[in-house]
Amino acid sequence: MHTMSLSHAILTALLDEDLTGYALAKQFDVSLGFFWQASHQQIYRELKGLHLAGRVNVEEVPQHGKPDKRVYSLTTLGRDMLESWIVESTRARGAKDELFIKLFNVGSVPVKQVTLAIEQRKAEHTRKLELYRKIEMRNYTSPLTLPDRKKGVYLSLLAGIRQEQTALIWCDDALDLLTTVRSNPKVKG
Amino acid sequence: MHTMSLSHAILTALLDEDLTGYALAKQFDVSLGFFWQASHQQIYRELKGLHLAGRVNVEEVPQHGKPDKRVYSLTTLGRDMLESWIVESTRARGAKDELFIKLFNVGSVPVKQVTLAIEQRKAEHTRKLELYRKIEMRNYTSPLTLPDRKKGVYLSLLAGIRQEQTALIWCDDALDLLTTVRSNPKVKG
DNA sequence: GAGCTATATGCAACTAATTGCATAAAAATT
DNA sequence: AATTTTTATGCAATTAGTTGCATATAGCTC
Repeated sequence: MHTMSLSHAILTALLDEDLTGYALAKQFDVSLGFFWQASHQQIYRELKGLHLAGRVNVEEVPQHGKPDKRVYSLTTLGRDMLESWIVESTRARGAKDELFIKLFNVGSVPVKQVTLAIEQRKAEHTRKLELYRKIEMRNYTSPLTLPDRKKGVYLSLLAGIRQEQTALIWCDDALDLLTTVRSNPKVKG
Repeated sequence: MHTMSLSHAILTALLDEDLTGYALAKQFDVSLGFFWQASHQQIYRELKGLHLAGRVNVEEVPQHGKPDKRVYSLTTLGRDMLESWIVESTRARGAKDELFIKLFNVGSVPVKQVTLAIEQRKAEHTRKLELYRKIEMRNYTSPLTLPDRKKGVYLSLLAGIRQEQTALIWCDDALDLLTTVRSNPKVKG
């Protein structure tokens, strides 16, 4: 049961176009990366492994001075690997979120520090929501008429939007309730 | 900027009661674990480290036959470490979710496999939501009258409930839209 | 012309997390 | 009486992910 979701994420990104490691890293920053992040180091290492395993082809493109570009593309094997992975059950490795650890500390540390963390988080959610909305406006105004190839991407975006909205509402409710907490904790004697 | 959220999660769990590694692992399964998972291996290793760093005390409790119980408790240093960590900004390491990678494959693999994955996910969300609801009913029916020490825990639970609800609705919407996808992908020539 | 940004790749060292195994014995079940 | 579950800890090996650095050049700004 090898997991290695990063490799699958990479193969997925290669479905539509052949890419270099660098371009993949960029790609991760904007679309797939909303749901799966990876550093360029990880990507380069993974690509090397995928190549060794015959899941991707490499085309070395010499450049005038810059280091050679290595353009990766899916092999049939890689495609098959991806498809068979899709069938495997998806273990949702529940979100790990530090904010909740902090929340468990309410009553033992000054509330202010926790409310600050929530406010920060709120700003992040706002920023993300705006970004997602922008993408939606630009490319996904009419979901039903999208080409099949784009419908999944749209649904991911939709999930992102809904998540951010929910999170934003929660932030406000949390800030509300936290106003009822006595700010100075009694320290356990 | 050391991150090591696991150690903070452990310290947090020790705020209320002294625990053994085993008991901590259990704890993680039911409350904090909704938002931060850790295997017993991680916990034992982390505890060792925390002890070495003077963040926790150990009391070795010999038992009649069983391996000695090691009961951990917070030191003042550990408490301080926790408090100062609360102030640090929380980097939300965006959820990594394999399901979305799968969604990006719609149009290239048979949809059925993706809808199956979503249905599985839906079942999980339903199960979790029920669990959270049960906990809410049992302990958190009246948030405003909770002791301060419990309000943060309640808010975490609330976040969990909202997240699951949102996810469930999304699952249905996703399944809806995916019915409009031609089931057999045209393979890229 | 000095410094910054973007392209493009990668090593080395480290921390974090998972997996499989092993020990040990009480309590509960069959 | 034999088996399973629960309590309780831990080593060793592997995989995953991060951080810091290094190389190499073109184009841009100050």
